[in-house]
Order: sequence, then C-alpha cells, then structure tokens
Amino acid sequence: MSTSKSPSYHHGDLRSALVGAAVELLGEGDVEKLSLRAVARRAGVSSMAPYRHYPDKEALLAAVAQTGFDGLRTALANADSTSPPDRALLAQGTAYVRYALENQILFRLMFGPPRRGDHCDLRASSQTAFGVLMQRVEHETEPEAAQTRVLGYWSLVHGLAMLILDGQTAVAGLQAPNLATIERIIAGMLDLRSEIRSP
Amino acid sequence: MSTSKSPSYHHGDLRSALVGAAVELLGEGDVEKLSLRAVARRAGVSSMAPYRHYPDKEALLAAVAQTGFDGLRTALANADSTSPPDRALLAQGTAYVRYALENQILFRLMFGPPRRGDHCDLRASSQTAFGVLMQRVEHETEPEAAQTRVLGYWSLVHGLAMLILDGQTAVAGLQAPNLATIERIIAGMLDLRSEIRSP
DNA sequence: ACAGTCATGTTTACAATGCACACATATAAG
DNA sequence: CTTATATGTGTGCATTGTAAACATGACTGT
Repeated sequence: MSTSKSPSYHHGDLRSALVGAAVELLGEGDVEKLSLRAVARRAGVSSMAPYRHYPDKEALLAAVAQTGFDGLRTALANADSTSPPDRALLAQGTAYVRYALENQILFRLMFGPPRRGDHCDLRASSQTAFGVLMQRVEHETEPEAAQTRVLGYWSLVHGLAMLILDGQTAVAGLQAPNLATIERIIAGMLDLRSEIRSP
Repeated sequence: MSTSKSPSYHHGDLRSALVGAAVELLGEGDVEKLSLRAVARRAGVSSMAPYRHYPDKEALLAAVAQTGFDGLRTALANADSTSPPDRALLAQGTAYVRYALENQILFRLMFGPPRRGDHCDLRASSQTAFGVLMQRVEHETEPEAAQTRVLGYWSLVHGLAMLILDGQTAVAGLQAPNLATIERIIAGMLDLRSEIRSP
C-alpha cells in the first residue's frame, strides 16, 4: 500500500475515486447524461478500469446512491438532535426536503428506478436513514400505529420533495417554495385533524 | 385519408401510433430500455420516421407522459364522483396510488427528470389532473389554507406511490402493501380512523 | 389530365455509449 | 528471482440518438 502516490499504472484507491467522480459529474449535468466513460475520464483512468471494481454501471450507481443515503441519514440525525423534542419531527421533515433540494440529481438517483441485482448494502444504508425517522415517530405515537404513521409521514415529506424537484408545485400555483412554505405545508398536514374537522 | 389501410409508404396517423407503441413498450420493459428505434420498429416504420412528428426523443416521451396525466385525471375524477362526498378525498388518494401501481413505468416517466423544452401541453394536462384534487380539497377547507393543504395532500399520496414503486416500503417492514394498507396509511395521516373503524 | 409542391417516410452516416475479450504491469508470495 | 494475482489499458462490437440527403405519394392550380 505505502504512499498513495504511485502515479503511473495503478491508482491506489480507484474504487472510491470513481464514486467521487460520479458525484462530481452528477452535480453538473442530469442523470441520463452520466456515462461510465465520463466517470472514468474524470477519474483519470481508461474506460474499462471501472469494471475491475464494479460489475457494471448499475453497481457503480448503487454505490453512489448509497453515499446519498448516508448523507441523508446524517442530515436527518443532525436536524433531530439540534431541535427541541416537540419540534424534532418537523425539523426532520424540512431537513429531508432540504437535502433533496440541495442534491437534486443524487436524490433522484437514490429513489430512481430499482437497481438490478441485490445491492444489499444500498438497502442497508437506506434502512438506516429511515430508522432515524422511525425512531422519532415511535416516540410520539402508540407503538401499535407507529408503522402506519411513519410511512405516512415519510410519504408526505418524500412526495413534497419529489414534486418540488419535478417543478410540479408551479402547477399548484407556487413558483419558488422557500423553506418557510415547505414547513407550513408539512405542519399543515400534521394539524389537519383539528382544523379540518371542526369548522 | 379514407380508411387507414394504405399499407405502403405513408402510415396515416403515425403521430399517435408512436405514442401507442411507446406505451406498449413501457408496459414490457423498464424506462431506460425504451429506445426511439424500438418504438419506430414497433410502429412498423423506419428509425428516422418519428422525427417527422417529434423534434427529438424527449418530445415523444413528453407526449406519452401527457397521456399518462390524462389517464390519471380520469381515474381521479371517477373515484371522486363514485364516492360519497365525505369519502371522496380518501377515494382520490387511493385511486392516485392505485394508478401509479398499475402504470409503474408510465408513472415514473410522468414524474421523472424534467423534460427539456417547454412542452406546455404536458404542463396543461398535469395541471388539469391536479385540478381534480384541488377542487375536492377546496370543498373541505377554508379557501385561505386550501393551497397549502392541497399540496400537502398531493405530497402524501404522491410520496406513498413513489415509495411503494421504489420498493422502499420493504425497508419500513411492509412487503406487499395492499389497497387496504394504503388506505390505512392515508387515512392515518388524515386521522380519519374513527370513521373507518367506528361507523 | 398533368406538372409542381410539400408533408411524410427511408437510407445512410457518425459519434457516443455499455460492455466482452485479450493484453500489460505493478505488487505480493514463494 | 520467479511467479501469481490484482489492477489498469486497448481494441472491438452492438446499440443508441440524430443530422443529411433522398424517395414517395397526396394535394395543388392550370
């Protein structure tokens, strides 16, 4: 191993360098345009080098998506721990949407069409991220309804993120939904019962 | 024009035949695999024929997505009109998710990465579909909060549909979310459980 | 009827892509 | 030092999106 500066044939840590290059490229163009060859070029290796570390393109994208889920998890955990308990759930929700907006293409990749093959560590990462939300919801609900409730809340923030990413909020009459608006939408759904049923 | 059986050079109504062929192919494979050439083949014309009707592949996909939004609109309107008023909102929600599950790839295309170019009739179709939901929500809410509320509800059902499509519900511990489970999740967020359980 | 115009479909061509295969080279093991 | 193994390179092929030039057939005015 020694110093990772052998400049010639061997790269030293191509495996993670490829993921880094892919993330870089995702920050520049859309997800369709991301070609394996471009990733290899960016990493400074030949077009076929990635195949020594990932069986195919899907596997590389799965690895990229996994880093996305890890980032999402820390974002959620951070939002949760820096908020008073009675606002932690809302904080996680806005953090979720904010993460999606700040990593648009990556986020779309994470929740894109299902990756072929198992990619079980991807699944583990997404499960861990989901666990952060799960734990908070379980604090606030009787355990019997927790599973239903957490899926509902996850659906709410996930759908909101997706609709904003797709520009569908313009359809609803909102052009640029800022953070305050996002928070209002989420909070509105959480308060729905009292407001909607007792007019 | 006459009968659409001129078998030789001219097709008669390639424009819509292409959309039909594309929808057919979407029902068979994933969205990445859908190539313009395959669509042309399925329609029985040469690879370049589609370019006489659509400037590029994106435009064809936009037309396909538009039919998807039209179908969604009728599904929502139908669910709304065949339910008692106090359950119409919930009915629209489950109809939304059901449409997504029954047209997985098409649904993903509709809400996929934003189409380049304007495609303003696509936008019109999605707006019309959204309008069906909007109108129902406006019946049940004071108009001041309607816009926030309808976006929240749309986010809920859209996110739920997306998560199920991506298989993320397995992460949450649910393998096969059937319609009853879906309804329970939505109703749980609306806190309509009392109505469901105790008539 | 007939020549001309134009929308529509075909053929050919080209660059980019994912990947299979054979080869090269650097590091580790004996 | 030899050799085995991991890692990177080069070449080649089928498929893709699309530009350019050509073909065909329906509609026009005369």
